[in-house]
Amino acid sequence: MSTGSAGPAAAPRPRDQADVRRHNAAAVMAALGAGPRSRAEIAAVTGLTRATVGSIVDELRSGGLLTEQGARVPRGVGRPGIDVALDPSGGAGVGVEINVDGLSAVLVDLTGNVRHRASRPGDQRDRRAADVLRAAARLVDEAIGEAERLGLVARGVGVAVPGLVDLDAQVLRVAPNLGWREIAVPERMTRAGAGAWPAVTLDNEANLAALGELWSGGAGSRDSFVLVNGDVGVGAGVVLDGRLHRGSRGFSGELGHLPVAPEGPECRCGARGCLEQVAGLDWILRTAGLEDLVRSGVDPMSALVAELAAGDAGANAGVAAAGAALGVGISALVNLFDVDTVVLGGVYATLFPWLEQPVRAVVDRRVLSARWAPITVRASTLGRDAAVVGAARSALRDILLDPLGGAAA
Amino acid sequence: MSTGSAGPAAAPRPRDQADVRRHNAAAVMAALGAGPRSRAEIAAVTGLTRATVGSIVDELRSGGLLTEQGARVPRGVGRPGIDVALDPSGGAGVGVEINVDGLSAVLVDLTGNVRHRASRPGDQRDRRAADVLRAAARLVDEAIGEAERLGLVARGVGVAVPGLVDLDAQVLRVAPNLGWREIAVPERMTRAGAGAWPAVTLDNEANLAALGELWSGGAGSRDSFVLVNGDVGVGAGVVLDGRLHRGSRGFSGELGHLPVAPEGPECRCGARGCLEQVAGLDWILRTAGLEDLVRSGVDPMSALVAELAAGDAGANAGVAAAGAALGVGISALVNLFDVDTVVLGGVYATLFPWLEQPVRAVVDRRVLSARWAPITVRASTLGRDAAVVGAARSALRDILLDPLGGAAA
DNA sequence: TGAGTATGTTTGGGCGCTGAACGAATATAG
DNA sequence: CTATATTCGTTCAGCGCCCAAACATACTCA
Repeated sequence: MSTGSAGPAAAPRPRDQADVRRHNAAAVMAALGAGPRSRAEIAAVTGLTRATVGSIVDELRSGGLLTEQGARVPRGVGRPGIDVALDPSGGAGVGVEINVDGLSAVLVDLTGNVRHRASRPGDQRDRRAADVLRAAARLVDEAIGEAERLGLVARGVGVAVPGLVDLDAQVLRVAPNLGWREIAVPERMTRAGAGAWPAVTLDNEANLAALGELWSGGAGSRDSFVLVNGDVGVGAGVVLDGRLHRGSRGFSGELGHLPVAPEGPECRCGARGCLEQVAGLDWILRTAGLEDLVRSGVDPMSALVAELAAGDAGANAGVAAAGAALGVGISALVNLFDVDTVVLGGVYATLFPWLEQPVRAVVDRRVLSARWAPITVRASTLGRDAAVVGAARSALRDILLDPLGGAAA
Repeated sequence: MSTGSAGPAAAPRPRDQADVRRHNAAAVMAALGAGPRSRAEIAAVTGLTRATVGSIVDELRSGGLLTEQGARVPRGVGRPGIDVALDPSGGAGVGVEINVDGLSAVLVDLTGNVRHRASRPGDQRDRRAADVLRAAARLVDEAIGEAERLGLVARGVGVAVPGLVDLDAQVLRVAPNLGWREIAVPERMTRAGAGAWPAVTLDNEANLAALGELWSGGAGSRDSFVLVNGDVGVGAGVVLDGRLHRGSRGFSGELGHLPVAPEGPECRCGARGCLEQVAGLDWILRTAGLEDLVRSGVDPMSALVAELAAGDAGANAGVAAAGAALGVGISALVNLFDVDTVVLGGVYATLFPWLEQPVRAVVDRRVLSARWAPITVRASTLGRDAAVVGAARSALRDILLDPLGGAAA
């Protein structure tokens, strides 16, 4: 087997009182994710007693993760509660996305607000990896500087890449659309950075986009959905029961090479009619006659949207065809994973108004269970930012999941 | 949303010391699943201290779930340990499978041994549901009687059905191949049963087969695999990280209606070229010229295997074609779920020698990641029994996961 | 026979949750 | 304006659980 982890018999850690505390502290943090609440309300939501909540809140407050807000306006009989909220200055996460069509970075605080944003558009395919990593490192340096200016401490850096990531080794194994292979992105970026950085973690962009969507969707932790991230490549991040499913080797959600057009063009991967070939950004732009824009540094999406809005026939037909192909892929996803929601992200979020109809038509036809239970297809609320924001928040996840350990460190 | 469960805000239960105990007791049971061990060995495997293990073992022993075996032959210097093992008489589970081609039942004890087995072959499609349920109930009565004779207490009954199950309501929503709709199987079987039955739980056969495979595969709890269950219909049970994935509405693994042959025959579901139509048992038997056997009560599988072994051209070609179609479906599964193992169950287990080559050929071609990491395709170790045994063991799962609660009740 | 080693049990200590009681702050009734 | 009801946050004893260490037990080896 290739479990890859340590331990002679994969011993599942035993559990003791400290785990109880950890779990309940995380539950308190989660309860505050939706907004400020009084201790009594937290107790009601989590099922803990007020005594326990009080004790946990004290501890988290002294750790700087929570703040007490002024007494709230009374809402009825009885002593009014004092709202407790996530402390915006309790820590921040930096997210960077390295993508084919540009770099971007954000700074997100504990409450989930984006406090800083920067990007460097432009095709990265013709640049050397070292140059790209240096540019990305500069964006991180900027973000960390901005954090200090805002009185925040950057607790971690998350990096999103369009490729296959070895999470244990923290190495980008292969990113076909960038033409990269075997690059230790976190290590090299840290070396290229100016100051002292917190821990840098690497992950796949579709996975991070799904996490970003999960956390800002506001939806509960029992959610199941698939985020289909469109760019030059097409990937899917799969969230089942509120947990990201990564697959046994990190290949999960490999949607881009699902065969959807038996007679379609040949793909880099050797097969024929891969989804990526007939629904990827390159194909869409080519159909719309905009392929030359990419290398010129202009953001081609604005041009495409302009053409679509203007009713350009070629562009509209191209996007509709891409939507139909995408629908086939989504149908397979839904049939196998049985999620009731599919979220379109990346460029698909931008193109959603033009994609929705063709996708829905195919899905309604091909998804068996659609007759009993409707399938929701919607655009990502974060739009093209899903992956960067997800990367930044994933850096904060450790704090939210283990607030005590995080505060102590 | 359709979370369906109770609670105002989907409150995740808080955790207290009792949960710690529960968790650790379950860890002890799990450590003994692989065979008898001394307390010190259990401590080493679980990471608990010897003191804690001693206390938990005492409690479970007085609950009748564990037994002390005679002092083991010393294996070196030092005081020899005393082996502790799951108590075979600590409880048993009854499994029943209601399928298109017959009924079967097993009795399984805590250690996983099948202690009793019975079946009623014959096509169930032309019988009334009430008659079928009565016959199934008789099999359960028999198994419970047999349990008493063996000194076992039947702790639960699991029922496997080839259809869509509403787990909360415990109702079979639809079983196309049986022609059943909206049947409260557990309730009706319990009424039809002779004596007092323990709790009856209903689940989909592919899911239960996957669970059966998981538990008897001996593999650890971090396993990910898909069990593709072949019968008249084709279903898949998906196990990710050792947990069965059911999907948000129980439709997960709906593989039978994946389009694999665009020009194929029309399916009951309305689409064209569904996998089930070109790889299901009916199609295989028809191609082999054995379709008449089904209604005659003879087990057609033996006849088919005989023809295959004899080198019958039609039979061999039919199975090879089914294997190719199956390979397409499996490829989609692997690409999306990223499991490294696919297990063939049901009739596919029986036909595995003839299916292996055609399936593997297609999978190697269509699964992207196969180049980096090999995909294992193997036959179920339980063969056609996977679902029944899984059903029986699922009835014991509550005990294994919550041994203290189970013992107290 | 005595030293050495590993197993199983006992004991004291610490930690975290619970439940009940208590003071604090507000609304409502008279 | 005062008294009562209600809700919030805190305090405190009690209990259960795990851990670490010491102790008793059983076997090997010299």
